[in-house]
Amino acid sequence: MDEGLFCLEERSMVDLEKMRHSAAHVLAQAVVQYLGSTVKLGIGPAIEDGFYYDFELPRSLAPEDLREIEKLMSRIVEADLPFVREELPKAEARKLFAQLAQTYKVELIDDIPDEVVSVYRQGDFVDLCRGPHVESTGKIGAFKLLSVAGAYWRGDSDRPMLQRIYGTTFPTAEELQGHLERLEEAGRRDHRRLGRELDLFSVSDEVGPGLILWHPKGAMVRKVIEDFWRAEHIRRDYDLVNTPHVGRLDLWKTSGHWDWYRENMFPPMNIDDQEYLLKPMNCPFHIMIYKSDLRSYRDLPLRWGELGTVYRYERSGVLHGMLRVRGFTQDDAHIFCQPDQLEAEIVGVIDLAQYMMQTFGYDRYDVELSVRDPLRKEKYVGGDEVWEMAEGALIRALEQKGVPFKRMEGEAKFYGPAIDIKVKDALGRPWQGPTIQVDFNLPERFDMEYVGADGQRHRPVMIHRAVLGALERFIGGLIEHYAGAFPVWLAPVQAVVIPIADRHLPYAETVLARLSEAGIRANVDGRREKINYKIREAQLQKIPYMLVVGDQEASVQAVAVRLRSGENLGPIGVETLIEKAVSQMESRSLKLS
RNA sequence: GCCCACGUAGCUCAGUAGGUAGAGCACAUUCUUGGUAAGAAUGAGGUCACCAGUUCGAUCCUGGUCGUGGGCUCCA
Repeated sequence: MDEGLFCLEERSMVDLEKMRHSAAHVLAQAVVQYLGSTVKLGIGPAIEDGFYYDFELPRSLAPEDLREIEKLMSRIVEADLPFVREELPKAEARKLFAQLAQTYKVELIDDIPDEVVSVYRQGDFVDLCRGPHVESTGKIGAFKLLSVAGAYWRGDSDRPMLQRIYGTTFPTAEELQGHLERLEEAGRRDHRRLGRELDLFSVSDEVGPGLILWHPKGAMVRKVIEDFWRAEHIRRDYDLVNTPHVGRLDLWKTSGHWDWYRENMFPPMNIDDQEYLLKPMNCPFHIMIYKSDLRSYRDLPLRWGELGTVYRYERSGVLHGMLRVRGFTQDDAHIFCQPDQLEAEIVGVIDLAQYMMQTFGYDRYDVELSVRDPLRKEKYVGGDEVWEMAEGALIRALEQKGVPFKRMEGEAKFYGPAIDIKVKDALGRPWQGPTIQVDFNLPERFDMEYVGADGQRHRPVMIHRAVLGALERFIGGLIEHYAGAFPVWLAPVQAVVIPIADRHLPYAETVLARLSEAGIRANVDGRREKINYKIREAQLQKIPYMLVVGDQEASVQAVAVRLRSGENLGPIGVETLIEKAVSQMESRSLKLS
């Protein structure tokens, strides 16, 4: 990239942040004007696409209030009040905000280690703030308030719930408009909306929240992904296993989940005087398979994969379509290996993850390596040597694959270091991608062993890994990534044959028979409707191939092909079309042709 | 779980200052046999989320429950 351009972008990002932060101050001033001096201010930072400000208010806000507050903000912007920075000793600042009865600000001041703090004033409004700000309120561009939401003071659910107003601002009205349009586009891609429109899945009150019903078309997409997943794992020397949905509570006591994960589990059920649990994870079952036999170092590594359905109790407020649910199927696998095999195994998993992400069209991602907090080593199970061995293996594996990564100190779970891949979708939004987690805890708790070349018993290393994560979340994400227009290999219906008149129906059926024989998922739209109507419907269903058949086509064993893109390819021989579609399926092409 | 908003036909939404409701799309029937994004007519379809309360009378007011959405928090 051109360096000058880069600098320019860098600078404008800083400016944008300054402007957004300044807009937050203007919002706060407007809210105080609107609701009076009993308003208590929380914090008001710039965020990725705008800004917010948290308030404790005498009453709750309605959407109409946002319009009034916006008007007041416009007046403040028009008045072009200068932002004036002032530095004062902590004690003095404390007194100032105590006088204003700004208890949250006083709390913030008490937490600032420096002796001098800065405040910014615009007009009669003053706020504790590190800055920087734009010179005056007139420098704030086009803005809009978007929503009101609840937010705990300092994110702590034991502290008061404040009202948060979200807004956004851009240098120009056009850029603001562009952003609002992107939000609309995200809304159009919403998997919940597309899930209904494309008849992929639903959630039923009667069944229960957070439980997904896969309709035939959604189930087909899932089936294709599962087939791909299984085939790819078998190809890479994994073995597949299957384990039940429930198991004895004692198993979860041994694993430790009952102690540290209980709030996320469904309560136990009593069967024949024994407590059973709906499984929140697959690992203990895989471990029991491991322990069903005495293992030799010659058996390792063992790679066992399962599309395992688990149930986790999620608090009602966090459920969201297919993305956050209470029952889901993980593409789980556990690798049991010797310590010196760890690096090679991690390389293999990274390679698999990259291949699968790329196949689904996720070509942008960030990799994070979660390691121990070096200052609090006592929080973690396992000694220094195992952690250093494992961290070293992960780092060497990443380097071997040439993957740039960010080291996240203190982000590791207590039981081992991990690699997390965050993918970006077509709209540049981040999604949780593949995860690779080393575990020193479970092999210990379950007393897992293998017999080494020396005839002695040794502890295996365990790796948990998921590439897709959960099928529900992954497919929900795919729906949004593709905006519902699945590539041919994934499309639940790949082709629809559209006869022009009743007399073309028999020919349409012969075309369908040929397509089905070739493994193409297709149907005939034989309704007594005009083709405009049928095309429109197929188009809305985002079916890749629309095959119109009339007298001309029937006479030469052809179909007139219209692609979902709107491109009309004209008449093509049936066999040629089949070849084309099959080649798209086999190559898992992301581009329709 | 917490804060706020919302819940009317399969879907998207109107509506009633309290007197048991309406549109468009979808669906059914009939007419139309039409060459690349909506042909026409007719019809069927709702315990206005559920449970209490106030009222002569509640879809509308009040309370509760369930669910959904935007957040907080958490995670696959």
